[in-house]
Amino acid sequence: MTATPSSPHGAPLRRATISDVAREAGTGKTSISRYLNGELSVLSPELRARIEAAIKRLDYQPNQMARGLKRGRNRLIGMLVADLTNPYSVEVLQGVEAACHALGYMPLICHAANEVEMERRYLQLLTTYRVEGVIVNALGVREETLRPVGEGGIPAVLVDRTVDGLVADMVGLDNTAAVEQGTRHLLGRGFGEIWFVVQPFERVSSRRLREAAFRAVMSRTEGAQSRTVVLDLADAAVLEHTLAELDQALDAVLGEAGSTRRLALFAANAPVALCLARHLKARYGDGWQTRVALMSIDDPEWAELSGITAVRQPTFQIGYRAVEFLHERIDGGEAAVRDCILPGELIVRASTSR
Amino acid sequence: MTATPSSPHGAPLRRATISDVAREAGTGKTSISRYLNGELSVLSPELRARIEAAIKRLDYQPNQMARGLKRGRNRLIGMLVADLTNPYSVEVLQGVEAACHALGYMPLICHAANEVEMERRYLQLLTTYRVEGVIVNALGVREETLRPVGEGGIPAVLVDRTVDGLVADMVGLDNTAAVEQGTRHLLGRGFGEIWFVVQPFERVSSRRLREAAFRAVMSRTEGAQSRTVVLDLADAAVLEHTLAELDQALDAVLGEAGSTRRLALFAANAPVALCLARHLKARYGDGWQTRVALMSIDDPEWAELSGITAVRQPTFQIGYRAVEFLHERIDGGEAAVRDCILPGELIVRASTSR
DNA sequence: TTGTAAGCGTTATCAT
DNA sequence: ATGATAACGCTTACAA
Repeated sequence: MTATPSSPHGAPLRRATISDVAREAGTGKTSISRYLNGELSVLSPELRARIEAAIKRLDYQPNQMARGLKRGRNRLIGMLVADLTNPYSVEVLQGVEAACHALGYMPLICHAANEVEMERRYLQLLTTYRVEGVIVNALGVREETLRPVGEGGIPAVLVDRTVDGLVADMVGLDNTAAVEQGTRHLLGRGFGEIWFVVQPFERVSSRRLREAAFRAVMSRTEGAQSRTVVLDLADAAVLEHTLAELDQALDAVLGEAGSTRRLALFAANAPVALCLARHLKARYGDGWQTRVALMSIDDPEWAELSGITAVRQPTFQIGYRAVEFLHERIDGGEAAVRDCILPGELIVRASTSR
Repeated sequence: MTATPSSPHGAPLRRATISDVAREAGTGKTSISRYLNGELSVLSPELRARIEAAIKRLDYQPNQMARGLKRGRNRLIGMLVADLTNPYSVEVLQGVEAACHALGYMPLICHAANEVEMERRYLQLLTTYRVEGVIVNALGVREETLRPVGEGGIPAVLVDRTVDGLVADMVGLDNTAAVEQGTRHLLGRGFGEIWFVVQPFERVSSRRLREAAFRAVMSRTEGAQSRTVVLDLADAAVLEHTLAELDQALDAVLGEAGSTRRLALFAANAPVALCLARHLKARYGDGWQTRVALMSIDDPEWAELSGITAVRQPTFQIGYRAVEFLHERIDGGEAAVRDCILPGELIVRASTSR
């Protein structure tokens, strides 16, 4: 005959509360709370034992909702990811997790799945659940979406991209250097014509920087042909159309050049690279790699398998550093906003040889 | 001179509470609460307007902790993922998200990253935050880890694999049929020798089923050679050793068979397939595909690119169905535990032609 | 060493 | 139509 109603198997129907435990142990809630919070020094061994027993008997687990309501902190941080199908995100995540582990936080992952509305809702969720900070890989849109965060809101660190009008710490790739490195590699390998293929870049700072860097290098280069191709992966119809155009342009160049490969495609990130590779393979068959060179920023697992040259991002570090930034903010750091711009690493593979 | 302290820019230092709003609007908390919960019919347009204004002025956002504490439900469900680097997981996740969206839940993603300890901590977190249910892609170990969940605990649905001793709904692939289908395909294509390559399978039900199914089909087949190779991706040293052994065995078979490809490798899942493909490519170069056939359960994005035959899992459906199951449980469904076993789809590509 | 009581920010009950 | 007031499960002064 215990204090809480139990199922035949002993599992409590209604979860036990701290009061239940107190009653079961024949003491007050305060002592239970003390026990829970490790204030062991202030409890007689005898009482401690009774409490321990009562907790076990009732299978008691403190309600974090109630706890969080009372005290301010919960050691939770939110990680809002724009697109989990992008391997970049998962890799960054692993850095985030490692750092959280080291610093005593639990990361909660929220996936916006490229939907602004989802981004908004998750941000709302995270702030109203009072997580101590958020790491945001934003969709890029400003909107009022990001208002609850950063300036005046809960501490936030941006990853990969900034958001117009939002001042916050940010960690990401040195986009300019990465693109310069890649482009120079291609030029050095004798590719006289390079097309930079990128998703719509107006609203995403990292894409914007990459595209600008590409144009900058190319404009400094005598006699090299260049072009920016915008690939909208989100819109199937537009995508198909763009690819068709690309094919025509490709035919023109490839035809005139004969068998000598002199055209290279530079994908601004992994999703673009994958799209291009699939398309080229569908069009030219297994030998597609002998027709046109392809390189990319981002180094997904299949890049090695397909022998694609890539600029690898320091994804793990990016995630790790982001948490460190956040940690400093959470510990009351009111310092000026900082950026952490990390270098990429060029990995040369067969796709850019001649 | 508002009721809450404000920063020079108007953003509240301390987040406004419902009482603040009530005071600001010159009314009681009850009305605010009513407004928040859409009980509009019972509010005079005049008061409604005042409340609306006050909320905007104070930038008020209801505290979900407090809300969740009061009412029982929070419309949150947890999705505990064993390994996010496995594309399978991300695909299932998308089904989960779609279903959650449709049913009015918010999915919270927790990543165990193949660590039992993490799995334990996240499960703890989710239950103590009183999420309404969890979808668990478990690591497989029983341990006391999963106690707070399922029988007597919070509603749970297992994905891909069962856990010894834990009775709960489960959604996953028809492993037996999938393996049979794949194996028959290989046999039909004239591969007289097939090696099934799988991660340590004792403790993971889906791997166990796949391996058993493979041996069953092969034992029923006259004159076919077969073998199970265990690849421990988690242990670099062991892995290296296993791959070396594999190479020797490969040499033996490939040598004797001359140029006719008759050996096929059947990977039990995508991570294994990737490991094999990388290794084979490293060893045999670009022509590796002409030496040995490879197929796999799971159809990651690079499979098409590399022309690998695969049995595609209905990942989206799996995730979707899991949430539906969970939903029924949350709505008080005390029915018997159910399984949902979905069929895979064989996708034939060049890797298994002759 | 132990317990009482007052909140934390909501919602639910019951008056008005 | 509107508003006190008592919970929800916990922590934390403040007493004892």
